[in-house]
Amino acid sequence: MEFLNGVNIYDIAKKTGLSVVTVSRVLNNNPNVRESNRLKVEAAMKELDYRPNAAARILSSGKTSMVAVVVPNLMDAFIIQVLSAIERELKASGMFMVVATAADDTEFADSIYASLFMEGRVDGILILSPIYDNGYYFELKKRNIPFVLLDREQVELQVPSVSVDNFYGGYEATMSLIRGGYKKIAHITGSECFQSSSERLNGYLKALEDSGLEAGEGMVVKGDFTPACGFNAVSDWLRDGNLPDAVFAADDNTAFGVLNAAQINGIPVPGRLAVIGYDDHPYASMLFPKLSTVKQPTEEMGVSCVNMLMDIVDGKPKRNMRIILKPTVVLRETTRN
Amino acid sequence: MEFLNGVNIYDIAKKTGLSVVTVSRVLNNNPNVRESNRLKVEAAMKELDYRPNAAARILSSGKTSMVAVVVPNLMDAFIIQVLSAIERELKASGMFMVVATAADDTEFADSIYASLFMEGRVDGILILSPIYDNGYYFELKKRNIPFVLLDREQVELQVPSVSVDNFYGGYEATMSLIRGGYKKIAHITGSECFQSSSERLNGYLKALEDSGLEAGEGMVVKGDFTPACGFNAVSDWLRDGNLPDAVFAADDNTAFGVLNAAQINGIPVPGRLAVIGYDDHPYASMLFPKLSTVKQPTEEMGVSCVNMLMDIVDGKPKRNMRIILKPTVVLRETTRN
DNA sequence: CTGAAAGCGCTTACAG
DNA sequence: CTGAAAGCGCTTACAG
Repeated sequence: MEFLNGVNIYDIAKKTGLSVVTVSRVLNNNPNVRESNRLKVEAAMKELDYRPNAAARILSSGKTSMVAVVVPNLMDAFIIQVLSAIERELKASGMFMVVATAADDTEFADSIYASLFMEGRVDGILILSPIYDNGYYFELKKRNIPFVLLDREQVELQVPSVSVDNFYGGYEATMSLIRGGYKKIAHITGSECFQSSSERLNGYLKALEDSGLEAGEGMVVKGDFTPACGFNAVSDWLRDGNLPDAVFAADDNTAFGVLNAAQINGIPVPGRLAVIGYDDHPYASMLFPKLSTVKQPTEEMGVSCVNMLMDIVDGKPKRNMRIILKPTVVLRETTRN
Repeated sequence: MEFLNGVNIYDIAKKTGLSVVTVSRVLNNNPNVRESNRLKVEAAMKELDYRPNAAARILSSGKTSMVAVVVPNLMDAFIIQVLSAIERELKASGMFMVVATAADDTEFADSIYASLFMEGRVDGILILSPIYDNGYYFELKKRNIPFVLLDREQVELQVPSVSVDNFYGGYEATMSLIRGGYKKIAHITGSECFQSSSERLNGYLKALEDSGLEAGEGMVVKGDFTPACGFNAVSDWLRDGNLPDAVFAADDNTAFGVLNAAQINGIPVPGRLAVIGYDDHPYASMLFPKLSTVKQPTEEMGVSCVNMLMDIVDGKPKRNMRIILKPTVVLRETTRN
């Protein structure tokens, strides 16, 4: 690191006639420094263009000011929204975000990224990737790695998490359709590896049940969070002469595929087919017809998970280590209200 | 960092009867270690579950294995594609990516993120955000910060960069329209703060000129990389009875807005209006009609900029510190070919 | 409010 | 191929 300018704490000490301990104190905003000395130190730092060496501070203090965020990939609007929120919150707290992609716990554990905490490069990790193996929680706990799960829960194991009530989201999305007068309501699911997928499905099922409705033949189709699965679902329904009145898509990607198929096939939306998605993709409010959807509290997720992680890192009393946020239905133009 | 398990290089030395220097050597794959000793050390490391302490290594070696990527935001498909490519490449090289958002050089310099290099937290930085002030290059050079500019150039100043030939992209996109027989061709520009915007515009202008065409009244409209600007452009043209035959949109967001307006207004695409975008947004090939566009070599950008940065960090002979990649036109369904 | 001393866990010449 | 010594630049008790 030839780009560090080479002036250290000793230079400041010498220049001010104080000790490095005092210099260190002003560096860390320790109040136990005489005001005049603090000023003297600050002036010297400015004059010599002093910059504290992060590695040295980390080595002696044990705090990195870095947090790793593990995500399955970067190609999803929801993930990016959460990542953005986390970055904003971290930045505001003077922390840095290192992003690590890993499809799931196994891939993460086997990758170079495991060294992020094994070698003490970060203070903690935020995990959004799927975790299949319970053993992984134990591994993290055993090693005392501060971590928080995002959009994922582990009730039995008492694992810190910030999640969104996907059952509620699925339930409310479906109820909004039912309130709109739709009867034959379909659901296109999300990828199975995400806990959220099954919860949304359950919410959908429960809403139908509570309303004396039921999912008819072919009304629950497996999807994978892509426009293609939404498009294909509509094509298949059309082929079978089994088009529903409304569809609750597991995410907006899927919903866009449904919308696209409707448009191509001249199906009036929401007249003949209503559509509600999930995530509030940026395009949902930018393209016409504007997509009704379930907006995730991504901003709150970012704030909450960072705060929770910091509390754990600081060893604060761990109360309420399981936050469940509510999403909100946003009705726009693809549903009759 | 109570989660580090407390075994250090001395423990390994003691256990093996060798010195810490030898242990350090095997840690760094230094070939000058007797094979039997290497094995002994490795066995001890495994048995004690030893993990090297990153901070200590950084402090004494000066290498962080971290790279910062500065982007204006996370809400753009092109940015995300580049970020993904960089992450993949960094991961493959055993490096970590810290992402820092900053609207431009001024914001970056004033933010906490400046300490990323000031305090030696990273080996270098990759900059995708706009840089307005030439002084900033000097600042970086003066401090000897290894950096590479992405999608931005500074010919006079000889600044390391990996960019895409936006003039070429604009030229080829427009030529593909001209070859398709379109005459009245419009362009909706990108945000002015990006160098790429003016270059695409220039490419468009030159293609028209080379073909004996010219941009008629109202055919160049200012945009900002959003669906709204594309949508509004079409609305305005329609209101003025001045709809072009084809439009080259500065990016796919804009193009989707154009497509959307065409659809809403019943304008056949590409029959009455052709559209070509830029970036190859994931949706471009997923939604119908599939969008013709200009695909950026994002994968190559990621690979090149990481390699270039590593070369600079390693002080390698700096030949060819200015790479210009070519984008490629991808014709799909929104243009007649 | 201040400082001397020890320590954080490695790597880097240098000598052999 | 191996190791003793010094050093990287801070922070943390501890004593005063």
